[in-house]
Amino acid sequence: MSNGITVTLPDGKELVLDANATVFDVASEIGPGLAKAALAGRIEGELVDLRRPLGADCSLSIVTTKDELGGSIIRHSAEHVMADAVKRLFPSAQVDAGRTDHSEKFQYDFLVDEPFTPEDLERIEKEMNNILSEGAVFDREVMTRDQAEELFRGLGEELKLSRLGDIPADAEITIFRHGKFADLCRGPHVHNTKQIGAVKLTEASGTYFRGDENGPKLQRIYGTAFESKKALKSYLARLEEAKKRDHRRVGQDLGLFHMDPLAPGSPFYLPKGMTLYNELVSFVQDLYPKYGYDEILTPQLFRADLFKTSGHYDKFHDDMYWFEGSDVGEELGVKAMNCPGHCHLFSTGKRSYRELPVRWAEFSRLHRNERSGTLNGITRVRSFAQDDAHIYCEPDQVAQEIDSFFKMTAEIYDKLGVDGIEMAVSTRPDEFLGEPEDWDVAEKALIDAVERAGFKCNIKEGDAAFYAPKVEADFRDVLGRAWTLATIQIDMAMPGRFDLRYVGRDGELHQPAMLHRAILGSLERFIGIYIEHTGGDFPFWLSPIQVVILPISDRHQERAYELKAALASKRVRAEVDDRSETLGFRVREGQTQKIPLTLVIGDDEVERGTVSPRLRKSKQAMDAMSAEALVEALSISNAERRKSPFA
RNA sequence: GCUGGCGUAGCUCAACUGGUAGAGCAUCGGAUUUGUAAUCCGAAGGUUAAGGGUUCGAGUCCCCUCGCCAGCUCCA
Repeated sequence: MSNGITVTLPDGKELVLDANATVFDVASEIGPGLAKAALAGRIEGELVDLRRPLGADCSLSIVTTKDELGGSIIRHSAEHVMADAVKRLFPSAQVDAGRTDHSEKFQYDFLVDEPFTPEDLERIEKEMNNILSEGAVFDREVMTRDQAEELFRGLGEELKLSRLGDIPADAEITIFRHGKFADLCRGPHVHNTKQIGAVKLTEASGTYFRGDENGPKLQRIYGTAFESKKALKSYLARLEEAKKRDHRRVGQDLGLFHMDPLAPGSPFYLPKGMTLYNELVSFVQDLYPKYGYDEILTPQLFRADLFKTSGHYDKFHDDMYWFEGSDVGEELGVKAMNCPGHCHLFSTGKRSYRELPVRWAEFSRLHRNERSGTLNGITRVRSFAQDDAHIYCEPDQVAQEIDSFFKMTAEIYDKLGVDGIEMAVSTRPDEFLGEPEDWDVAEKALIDAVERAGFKCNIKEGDAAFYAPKVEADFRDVLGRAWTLATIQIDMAMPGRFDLRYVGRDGELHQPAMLHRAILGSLERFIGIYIEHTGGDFPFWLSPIQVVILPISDRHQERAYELKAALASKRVRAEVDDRSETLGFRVREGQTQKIPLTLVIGDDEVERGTVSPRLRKSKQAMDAMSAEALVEALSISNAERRKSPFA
């Protein structure tokens, strides 16, 4: 007996429909426009495809092409279409799995005899467009494991059979089909391939089955798709825009740093880049007293014994640079991290609970032998420095130390205008040191601290290092890649390995808790990401050159250099551009070099002792002000690290 | 490290199927002395990443090394 069911819509409205009504029926009921735009539905929050019967009373929202989620569904469906196209053109290809995150792109891995060439991609894209115009309907099918096995065995899809084995015994097995193509998939998918408005294949690369270097080599194809050609076009335009902000390009255009084949992965900082670097370091240094840090400096080279004690000699050996010292048999390692040296230093004195927490910060340059393929501009390098510090404290002081760390992080990111940070807590991996209970406590402490600090908190299951749960600040760049900036880790191993002790209030020896932490992370990486974040339009206080002074003609040069000297005496970084070029040319140069302030000096300014500053990106000069007032204002902006030259 | 792509002047890029390596910007010299996004004239600049091979002839085809880029893996 089929009675009507009641569907509650997001706006609170209720619809009564036939019991076997589907999501699509609801959309149609609401209006033909919605029915056309509808891609999927959410029943009680669960994402389902359009043809799913509702079954019972429920709350329902319709996902359309306009939703962010709608885009993901379109790309997911385009992914299947790509696999279909590949199978049509390369019948012997075996299909592995697609992508889980479709927020930007889609991908599939294939087992094929030959890698795909750019021409292959063009053919595949063309075939995809053929499939789209065929307008096939996506069907969802629930199968038993046996049926699914039979299906993929019949198709010769060995990889799929292996993937099928990953699905837990009690989970429902669903297959999505369109036309002749079928794949193991949770869905949901668009109703009809015609709802995929535009597709583009972006690149191909090699990969491994299950990411295992010893396993079969697969070929991966990446692409993206949108509801319309227009949306695809604006996405591609955005990528073009992002390319213009690429830190490698901006770094070169603004004369910040130089990368050279003679030192792969190791930046040469040019004077302007060095200014940026130094300003960032001073910024962090200036906060150290407030947060109770002391800065130290430890050696660059250590005898191997140090790293044997820390465990890096075994665990990190290939990532470090080793060589023989001048003494026979003396093996030296170039330091790749500060923690072993800090731990050793801590162990050299008798420590009292009274001096804890000890917070030691160090900006030393570190060297890691990164694998060549991982290098990337200055965001992934072999030579770098971190705003690194290690905290040794009593175990019951850990929580407040973490809170203080987040406060400092928030203060720094706020000043730099870095937003959109997501924190991720990594939990213990399969193999770990210490007791599970201790890990649980530590992980919980981190999660609580992240939430108290007001950051969004994600969990990365099993992603921690073997010795420590950690929190990472993930920053997404313009291309959607995630980069780790800040990190804090509770070390469960090093205090023991170095046999660290302090005398407690009770007169007994105790082992201190140890934290590793960095806020900017690697300065190299931070600078790279920050360049892309700002497009090179740095805040006033960070700009390598803050003011460019342009004398109109030779007779104004003297005044220009006077001004420069006056600014320099207040630590404002100014340059005079008195080249024999037109004023327009030099103004343009100041703009393209992203200099915050341009001062043109002509007869009026010389006579009256004034300046008429022109702000970066502004079409015209501001009202005239006295030179003294300018120097004073800029000096204050620097002292307060202001974003703009004038408050 | 792996898979794929790429490497021409300081930078951005040309050079048809193998047939004398070019341009713009930057640089240097000269002229111009400018009022808020590109003044004019001239000069110089390259063993086409390095090495080897095929060919009458290689920037172009082949091999190898190095580097860069995208992705994988790893990671700050």
